Amino acid sequence: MDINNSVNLRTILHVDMDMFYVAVELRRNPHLVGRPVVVGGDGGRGVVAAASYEARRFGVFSAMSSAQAKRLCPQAIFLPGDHELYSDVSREVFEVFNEFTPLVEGLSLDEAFLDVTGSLRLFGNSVTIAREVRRRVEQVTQLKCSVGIAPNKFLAKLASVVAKPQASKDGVVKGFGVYEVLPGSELEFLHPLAVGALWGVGPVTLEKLTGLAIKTVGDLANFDPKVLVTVLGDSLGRHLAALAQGTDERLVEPDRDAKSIGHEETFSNDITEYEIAHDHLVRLADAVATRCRHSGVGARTISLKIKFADFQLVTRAVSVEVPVSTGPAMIRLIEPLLRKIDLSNGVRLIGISARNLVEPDQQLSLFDTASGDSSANNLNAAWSTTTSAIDEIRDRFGDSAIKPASTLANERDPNSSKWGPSDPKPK
DNA sequence: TCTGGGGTCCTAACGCAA
DNA sequence: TCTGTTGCGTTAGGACCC
Repeated sequence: MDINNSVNLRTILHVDMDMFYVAVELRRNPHLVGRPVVVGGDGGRGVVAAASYEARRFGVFSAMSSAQAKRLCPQAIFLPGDHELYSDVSREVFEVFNEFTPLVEGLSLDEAFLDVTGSLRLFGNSVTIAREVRRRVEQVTQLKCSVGIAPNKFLAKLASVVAKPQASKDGVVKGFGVYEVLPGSELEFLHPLAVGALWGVGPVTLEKLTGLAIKTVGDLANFDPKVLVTVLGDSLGRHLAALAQGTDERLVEPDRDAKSIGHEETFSNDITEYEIAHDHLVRLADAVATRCRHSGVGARTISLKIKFADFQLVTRAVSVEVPVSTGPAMIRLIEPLLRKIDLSNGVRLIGISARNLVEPDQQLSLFDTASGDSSANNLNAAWSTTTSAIDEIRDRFGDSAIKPASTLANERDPNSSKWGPSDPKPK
């Protein structure tokens, strides 16, 4: 194991940008500083992506419907959001993080864990490093961030919440900027907190815990873990029981590969016609396919998501052996599934996502086997073909390549299975 | 005018073959 | 030939996060 990333005696920073999207907007519109600003869709079905502390004073917060935000704070200035710009600024911020340690795990555009255990000798103690991270981020981007320090990830994340500025009715209370949970004081910090503050406790789990009279993390820590497992399931039950004891051995994992790439869209008016749904799906599939090719991956599973007017959600998925990375190929796979769904009651949202992503060299070998040409150009040509990639796959590999994976999964390789098809079955 | 869009992870149910 | 068991991969759905 990497000595810098061992679970013992670690120093983990959780760095969180302060109202990131809004802060980026204020940087290019300085005249809005000090005013209630909301980033998010202000159409009929939009929601708040981020709100300035001035807007939060009126009770506006992320994920609230824009309509409600407008009712609470009619004077708020709504901005549509500019994801490309936020991504660019995020890259600058992460470059600063990398000045301090290579062990940087991004959680989103605006927050990351940094394992600085191995950097202490070089840069000084944890608080010195945290202050320096804040100074450098502000120097490079003119944006502020808050830093939590702790011996593990989840405590560091909770600590960064304490470090952040807070909006109250009377105004914005300046945060500490840096807050450290010292080794040995974990439980003193943790146990008074509301159990809902724990990472992984959402509305559903919170209600279950409330039903067990568990209100604080301390209550949770004193509760029988066996009962927790019964009520919450094995994985979540054990996980929360460990967190309540201040234990979190998850490592900071840099360069985690994306597990899926998807796009979805909520329509301003519900759709009832198949043809219109199909057209939207083609557009979304094209966007997903483009991103797959940019990332150099193909998808072995394509999934379809439909949210109906009454908010009922269904998902359908299909898997194939040969990964696909063109829009037409994805559409050919997903179209039969869409056709089986009754759209007559109105569709509010359509989404498509590419999963089971396969690395380029694995794809190359698949194409290589068929064409005898292993050059990357040949692979790219196969990808960018404007004709249906499914047809191409069928031509090259035969019908078996586009059989549903549930069938393929059971067609075991006779050489790798214990009993090959020609061998006698076990008694 | 209630409820976005990008994800990750987990679990139960199921089909199939050995 | 039939049945039960086991293991594996897929599918569908749910909870959660920012």
